[in-house]
Amino acid sequence: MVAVTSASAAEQERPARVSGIDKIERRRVALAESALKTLGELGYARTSLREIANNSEFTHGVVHYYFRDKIDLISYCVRYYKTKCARRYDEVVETATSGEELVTGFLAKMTQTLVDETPMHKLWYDLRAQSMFEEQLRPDVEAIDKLLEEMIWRILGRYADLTASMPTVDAPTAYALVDGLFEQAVVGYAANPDKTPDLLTDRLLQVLPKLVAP
Amino acid sequence: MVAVTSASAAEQERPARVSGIDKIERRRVALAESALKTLGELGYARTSLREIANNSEFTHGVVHYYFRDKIDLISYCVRYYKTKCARRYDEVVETATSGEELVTGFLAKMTQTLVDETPMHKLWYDLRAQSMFEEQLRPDVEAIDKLLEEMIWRILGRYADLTASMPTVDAPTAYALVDGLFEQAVVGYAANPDKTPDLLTDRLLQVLPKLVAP
DNA sequence: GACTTTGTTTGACACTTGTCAAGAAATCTC
DNA sequence: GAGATTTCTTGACAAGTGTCAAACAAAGTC
Repeated sequence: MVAVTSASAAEQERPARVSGIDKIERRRVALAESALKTLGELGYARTSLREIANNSEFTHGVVHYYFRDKIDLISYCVRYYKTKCARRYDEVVETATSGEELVTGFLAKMTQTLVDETPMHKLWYDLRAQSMFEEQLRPDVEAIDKLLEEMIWRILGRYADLTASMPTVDAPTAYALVDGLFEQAVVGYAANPDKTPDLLTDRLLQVLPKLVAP
Repeated sequence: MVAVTSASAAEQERPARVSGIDKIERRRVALAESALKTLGELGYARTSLREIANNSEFTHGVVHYYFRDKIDLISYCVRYYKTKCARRYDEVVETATSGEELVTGFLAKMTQTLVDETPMHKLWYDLRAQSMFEEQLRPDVEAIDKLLEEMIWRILGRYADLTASMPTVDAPTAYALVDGLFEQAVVGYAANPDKTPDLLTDRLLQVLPKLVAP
């Protein structure tokens, strides 16, 4: 949690007590989690600070007390979110003892997060699109994109190891391919929640073997 | 142009003269083109009807005269846009006489539209993200996605023909892969306009050969 | 040329938005 | 427990939003 910092935090030149700054951080996290819930449901465009406050246990004044402005809050949310999302497959990568096991575990985790955390993924693709128009979001989005790319690259590297082969595409390419499939699934999930996870699995199974070669 | 219809158009039960309804359609198109320009620059969230009107030769009242409401306008814009975008590679597909020629032409056209029509592509990815939150956009977005999928599938099919091979992935998968790479390029173009086109070309060259096999 | 229809302008409405500030309440310090 | 500090509530603000309607202009109809 402490890894996430805010522009407002920089203004706390005197963190009188450790318990004090810690409490501030706790509030920020609570607000961010509440905000993320609202953002995931409504999307960036339709989410106002008041809406975030209403869906939380705080009033809209508190939001502005802990965050300089809207962008500061959103930015903090994004950074808070990223710390949770990019390590999703680490366990699978570490424990898998065969290529097939890795693929199975990877697909299971991916379809699971598709179903369980749909709002978060919708929000991520929304924010990434917004970052094309709102420069202030770009650094955070780029950082997350990089984390996700590395995540995919770790998986593919391990997959190559286990199958005694080598990746046949570079890291950005591998990420773009997998991400394209996943985004398609996230967008399609709204219209077809039943079939989408299986379709995603099927399509990843078509693609993954092509990304490595002896 | 006539293919694009609007909810407001349905209310015109009496199209007195052909020249009349045609003029209406012309106004709608003019407004849509102006709106698309603004939308491409500002994105969906930050574009208001007044902003659209200000960037056009009309007043904000006219917008509401020709379109029932904001969604009606946006929806019309999206449908108008789609008629232009999905046939971009048709000529290349038809005239290419070898796999290499097809790939070269395809890559040239794709990097060209990436550079020349960046705002339109940014808007498209923005709108697709918005459609996850705004149900009314979903049908139009789905329709365009389907068109684009078919477009990619035509290219891949022709590529397979010319190289005496068969596609090794199905149409939705092929589209998701290529689209993932293209979206990555669109997002990255803002930060790095110089290198992005070449990177996209490079990555597509890594991938395309893997999508067919004898 | 009067009259109806069609198109456009203008201004207003109700509402939401982000931001802020003044003061109440809670907490901490001594 | 008094005083100082932090935290929170409340209400207000200016600006912007989508929507609409009444007045005005243009064009077509007889």
